[in-house]
Amino acid sequence: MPELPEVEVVRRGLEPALTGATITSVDVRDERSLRRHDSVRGSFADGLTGRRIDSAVRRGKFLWFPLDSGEALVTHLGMSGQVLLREPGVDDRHTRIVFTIEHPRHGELRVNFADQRIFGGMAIDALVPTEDGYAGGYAGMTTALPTIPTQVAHIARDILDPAFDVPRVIDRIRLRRSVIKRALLDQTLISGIGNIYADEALWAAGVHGEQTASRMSRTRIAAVLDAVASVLDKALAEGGTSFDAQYVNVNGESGYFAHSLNAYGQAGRPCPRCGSPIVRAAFMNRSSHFCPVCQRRH
DNA sequence: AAGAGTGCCTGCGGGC
DNA sequence: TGCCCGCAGGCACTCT
Repeated sequence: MPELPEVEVVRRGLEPALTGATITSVDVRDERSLRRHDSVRGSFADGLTGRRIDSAVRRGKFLWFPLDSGEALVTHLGMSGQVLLREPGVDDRHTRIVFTIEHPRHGELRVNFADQRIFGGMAIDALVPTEDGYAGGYAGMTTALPTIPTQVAHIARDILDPAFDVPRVIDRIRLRRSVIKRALLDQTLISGIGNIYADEALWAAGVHGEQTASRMSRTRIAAVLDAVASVLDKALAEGGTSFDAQYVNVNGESGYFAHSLNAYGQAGRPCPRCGSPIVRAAFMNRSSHFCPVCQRRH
């Protein structure tokens, strides 16, 4: 399940090949991958063909490519989405959309949007000014403009974003009546965190995910956010691949499942800190994994 | 308005 | 062997 580090690795992989490239053809094989595309903006293929891609920007798990038309190609990988950079003619399993692009230096390339479960998708969307006037997201080598696709505008900044406002986010979390893990997964509070990194960060901070957010001290929430940042940083340093078996980078290279995991998916295994068996419990129609000794609810 | 609940999807593995 | 079911879970949407 691609979360922030995996999406950032995809962004970094695509940036050099897509920036400055012109889209020469678009083949939509499965319309379900365009669920986020508003047909009011016209046909997806027509809106992209002939357009030049200016950069590759990410906020949380959303990725977008500003175009010379003033719009942007928005991408979300969902649960199983991949964007694969290929030589012309090369196909991939579960490819839903095929792009041919022409890059001034790299020549003709093929981009396959593959998605087994179709929770992800693509869309053309308008870019609107950001509310705070800061860059819309992270754009690597280029400086992101202070604009954001309309369908990403409600997504909060992620914790690796220089404009992420730590004290304000702590205040907002403490206003929540729900539990801390739910807050971490709420993309309108803090973006980029999914179930894997939520469990890992809570384990690292020694906090029970079902601790009521409003009953936690600012210091404790700050510690959780610190843990989130270091877990994401570590995953990024390892290429975003080590936490997730499903994930592949733009070259189709797979990660190493459970390589660096301390809690997620480790039910029954000893906690690396205290040796107690990690517990798996139902949470929000999914699972939570935690150490019952290191992560106590107060 | 926050928050709870639901549908969208396919592959895989366990149980029988 | 083969079938069924549960599970994986981010996001948009509806309802309260």
